[in-house]
Amino acid sequence: MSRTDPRTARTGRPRSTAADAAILEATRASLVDLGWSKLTMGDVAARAGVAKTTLYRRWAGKNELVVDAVAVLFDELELPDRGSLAADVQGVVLQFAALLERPETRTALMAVVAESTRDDSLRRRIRSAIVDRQKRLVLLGRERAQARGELRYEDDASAAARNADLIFDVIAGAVVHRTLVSAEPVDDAWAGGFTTLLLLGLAGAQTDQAGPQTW
Amino acid sequence: MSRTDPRTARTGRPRSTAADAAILEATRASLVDLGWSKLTMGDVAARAGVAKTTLYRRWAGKNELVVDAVAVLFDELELPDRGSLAADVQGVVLQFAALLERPETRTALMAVVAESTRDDSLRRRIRSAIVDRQKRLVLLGRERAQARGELRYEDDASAAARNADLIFDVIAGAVVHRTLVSAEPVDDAWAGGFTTLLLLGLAGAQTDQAGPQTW
Amino acid sequence: MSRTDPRTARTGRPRSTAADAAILEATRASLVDLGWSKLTMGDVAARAGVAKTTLYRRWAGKNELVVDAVAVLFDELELPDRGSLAADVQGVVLQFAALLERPETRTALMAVVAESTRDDSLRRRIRSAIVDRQKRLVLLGRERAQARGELRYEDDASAAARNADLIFDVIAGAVVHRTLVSAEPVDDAWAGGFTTLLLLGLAGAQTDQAGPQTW
Amino acid sequence: MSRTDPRTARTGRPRSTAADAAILEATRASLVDLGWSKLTMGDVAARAGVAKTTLYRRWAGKNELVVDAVAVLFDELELPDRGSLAADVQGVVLQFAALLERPETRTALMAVVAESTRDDSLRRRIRSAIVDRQKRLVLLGRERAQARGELRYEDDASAAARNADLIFDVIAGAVVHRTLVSAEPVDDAWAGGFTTLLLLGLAGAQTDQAGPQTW
DNA sequence: CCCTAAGCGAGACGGTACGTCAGGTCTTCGG
DNA sequence: CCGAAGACCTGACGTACCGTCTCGCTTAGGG
Repeated sequence: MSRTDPRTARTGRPRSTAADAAILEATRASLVDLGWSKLTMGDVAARAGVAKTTLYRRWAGKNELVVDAVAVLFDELELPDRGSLAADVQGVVLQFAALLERPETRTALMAVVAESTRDDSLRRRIRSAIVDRQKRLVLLGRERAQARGELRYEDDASAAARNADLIFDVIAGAVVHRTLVSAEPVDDAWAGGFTTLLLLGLAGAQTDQAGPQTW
Repeated sequence: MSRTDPRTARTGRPRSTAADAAILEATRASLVDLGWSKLTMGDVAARAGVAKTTLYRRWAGKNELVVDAVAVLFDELELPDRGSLAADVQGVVLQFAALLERPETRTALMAVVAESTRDDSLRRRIRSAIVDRQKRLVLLGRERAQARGELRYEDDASAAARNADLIFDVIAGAVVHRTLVSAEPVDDAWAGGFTTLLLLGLAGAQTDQAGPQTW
Repeated sequence: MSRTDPRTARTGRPRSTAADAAILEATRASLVDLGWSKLTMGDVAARAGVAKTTLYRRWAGKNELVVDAVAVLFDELELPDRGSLAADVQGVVLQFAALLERPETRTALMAVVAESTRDDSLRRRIRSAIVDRQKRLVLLGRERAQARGELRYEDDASAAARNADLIFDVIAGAVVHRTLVSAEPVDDAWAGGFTTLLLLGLAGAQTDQAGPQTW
Repeated sequence: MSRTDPRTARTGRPRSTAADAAILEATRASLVDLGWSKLTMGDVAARAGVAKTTLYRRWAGKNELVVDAVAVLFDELELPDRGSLAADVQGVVLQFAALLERPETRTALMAVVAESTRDDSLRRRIRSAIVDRQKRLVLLGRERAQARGELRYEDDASAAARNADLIFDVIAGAVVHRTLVSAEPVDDAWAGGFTTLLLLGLAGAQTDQAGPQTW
């Protein structure tokens, strides 16, 4: 049996897998040192010990490269079970804020979003590589709260999805705005205040109902 | 009385005030046509019928120029009195979203915020020219609601300020995130849902109290 | 009788005569410090404590200004009577070489000549302000030699003029070439060798004649 | 035997040899059309169909480029054997004058010499690329005259070298001065008069000697 | 004794060229 | 076919001077 699928069998020298990792690592290092606007493909290539051609063979340009380089950082976000919905939300808010304080994330996130406003393929790449992947946190938090009995199950799937999207935009938006635009720290006090506001908003929508509220 | 203030008395040819307006207008036009990353100082100068040196004499670079060019657009935001706090909030959310749908704002806002993460003076410029100026809307909304009796007066000035900041980050953050990151439309339904969430959150914080809640 | 010729009578504030001197002096200083190619009108104006407009009111540009600034230096050349034609020639050769060693002359002379190859009015200005004025030295030398009996009088005025031009080109050309192109020093030995060559050449033209040769 | 010298073995794309020729040709064309002072690197690059960076990769600046561009023209000078020293000298004088009448040479030669007065490396480049190469004409002329018996052989090598330098400065200087400074034509009459003066000067130095003179 | 016209310092103005830098492509050699 | 190296074209950068143009102010001479 052949080692390679004949359809994908390639003749000639195969691509170095080590190069990919080195390039993404170099990209993050360059973001830290230089920031988005001063990062250059040449610098990344030099840091990675790789030729510029190798970069362009794998990524279309700076935007795509940076998206991939920072996307992995967002996957580090977790939702540790702290026992209550409020604690879980506050925990993820603090984690997210900490991620946005890292220099490579700070400088890259807004930049690629800005670029994506004029580049649909980039926008799709950001959504699939970063944004949509983190909605799992909202969904997971809801499931946990439902399992704990803090939340009822919503029967209307479409309403549930809309609700999750809204919550995601509110949480992510507020933290991003606080961190990058207002440039104020997200400390326990702010995270607590914000979490309270959010959960009361969700709860209040159903105070006239029996039982726990839905999302 | 002297015609010229000795402190501002200037020798030499005075700067053309017409040029300033032409340059800012040209900058917005270039943002619409080319977007942030393709906008060049040379193109702006050409559109404005002005020499590149004239731009650099007045602005340190592309970042500063664009901040000033879009800042004025944010000043167009108003808080029309719609009779209730909920209607006022929803109105301003829709207005803000409409502003962010304009191509010059879309492409510029995130870009300058991204740059500001590595440039303190730019961050200060953004805050003073754009962000802080719009907090007036939050303050004005609160005053109106207080006048209507929808809200109590908060005695603790510092808590009131913190509250206003939080509300501002939540509103602005959610709308920006929905519009630019999630790239979904802000329609009446979304604005309504978001407004409900926000006001219930604020209200819920005090359901055990007599009388209306405070901000 | 009017103090001013009505044709040249000027109303308004007269030009500052002090400015002219200051500008020419500043031009020479700038030539010394910066050299021809780095000299700028702005720098000259600043050194002279004068506005750029004042320069342009009096000279058409850098070329004309520099010609006037260095022309006066050439007028310092003299033909001290050393008792013999050979000594006189050698003396003026050394004097001329010394002038060409001065940094302001070195850098300016070839430059304006180069410019003059594409600018007839500049060429005329150089000729009238510098070149033709120094032909007096050749004519004076001939007269002295004739008075001493070292040379006969040439009856053919046109031949005499041609001869003076040739001698002028040979002397000036050789010294300039030695100094600026070959970049070798003009010392007593070289000046002596050159003078010998020149005078023998002139003398040889008439060795078959009775009496001294003519120019 | 290895195809490439390990010392000169180069990795990467080799420089285009065609570009060099195109650039020098374009430089001469630009000199003809625009003259030294209006020639720009950008114009040369455009004429050569080459990027500005390619020029700067090979030459430090306008001065160096122009020296190389005109140097080759000087190599066209020859010393055709016309049968006598006088005829040879007159021939080369006319040839040299014709070269200096060409617009690219007129405008460039004095300009680079002027620049060289403040730039030692440029001066060395001019000497090695232009000046010293043409001394061959003086040496060749002397050899021919010696072979014909018109001149004796000089035993003192150092005196011979000094003499050749003097003759070179006189010939080159006189022709340059006549052509570019006095801006008068070098016709047969002038060339004849100058040649006579020069050769009589050389001859006269030895009229008291038996046999032909030396240089 | 003012009036008027030009000169003046200052500095902004529209331009042109500079020399550099980054982007993205192409060409060579070697693995 | 991949990869390193580096030359290549393109186009923008931000700066330096150019020569011109307002400004407000000064400085004469002529009425």
